[in-house]
Amino acid sequence: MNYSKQREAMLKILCGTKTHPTANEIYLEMRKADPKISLGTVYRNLALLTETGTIMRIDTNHDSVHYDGCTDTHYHFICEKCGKVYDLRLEPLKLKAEVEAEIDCEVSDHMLIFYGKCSKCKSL
Amino acid sequence: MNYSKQREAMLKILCGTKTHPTANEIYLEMRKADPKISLGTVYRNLALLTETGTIMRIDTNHDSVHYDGCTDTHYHFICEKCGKVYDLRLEPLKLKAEVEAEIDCEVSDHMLIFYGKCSKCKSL
DNA sequence: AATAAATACAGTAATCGTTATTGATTTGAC
DNA sequence: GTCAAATCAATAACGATTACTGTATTTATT
Repeated sequence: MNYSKQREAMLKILCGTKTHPTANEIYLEMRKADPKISLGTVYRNLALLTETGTIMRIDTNHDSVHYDGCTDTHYHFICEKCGKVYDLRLEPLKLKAEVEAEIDCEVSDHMLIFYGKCSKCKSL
Repeated sequence: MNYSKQREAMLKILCGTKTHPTANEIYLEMRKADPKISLGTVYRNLALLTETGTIMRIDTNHDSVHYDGCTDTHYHFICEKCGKVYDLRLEPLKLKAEVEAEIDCEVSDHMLIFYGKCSKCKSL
C-alpha cells in the first residue's frame, strides 16, 4: 500500500476522536481541510484500513456503518434513540476456544454491542 | 396490528428454519406458496415483527440483514468466507448492570457475534 | 349479514449508502 | 528524471431498503 496524504488525514481524524464517525461524517470533516476530497476516496480508504486492521468497523444495526480508530478489543453501547455510539471498558471476553470447540471453526474476531437508551435520552 | 395471512406465512417460515434468511431469501421462499407476494410486504412485516420482538434482526457486517425466528437470548458465528450464520449455545452474558453502571444508560438488549472461518471454509 | 374505519396488500418509484468505473495525478523503485 | 503501480476526483451504477398509491382484507359496529 502506497502512501497517500488523504489516507493519512483520514487516519488522523479517526484516531483523534471518540465519536465513531460514519463514512459521511468523515467525508464532511475531511472536506474542511481539503474541499476536493471525494466520497469515493473515503470509502476506498475505509475499506483498506479496515482490511489491514488499522481501524475498526462498527455496524450499529440502526443506521449506516460507523468507524473507530481504536482497535484494542473493546465494546460499544448504542443509543436506540439518538444513535450515538459509546465506548465501554468491559473486560474482553475469552470465548474464542469455546466457540471454536462448539462448531469447529476458526474465530478471528468478535463484536459485542449493547442497545438501549443513553443517559440523555432515557430521561426524556 | 391486524391479522394477515402473509405475516402468518412469514412467521411460519422464520420459525421453521435455522438458516437465518435475508429479506430476499424470505421473499423467494414465500413466492413458492404465493407468487403474488410483494417484496415491500416482506420488508414491512419484518420491521413490524422486529419491533414487537417476535423475531430477531441480525446485522452481519458482511452482507444484508438476516432474520431469526428464535428470540431466546443466543449468539451467532458468521463465516467471513461464505457468509453463513451459525447459532451458538453459549451461556447468556450477564453484563447489563455493569454497562448501565458504567455509562448511566438503560440497556434493553445486546448482540454478540463471532467472525471467522467456518468448518467448511477453513479447510479450503 | 351489512357497513364503515383501520390496516394491509401488490406494484412500483424513489432513496440512500456503498461500490465500480474512468481518465488524470501522485508515489516509489530504478 | 523515467516509468509502472497505486491513488485520486468525479461520477455513474448498484443493491438493499423505504415510501407511495390505489385496491383488498380485516375488524369493529350496527
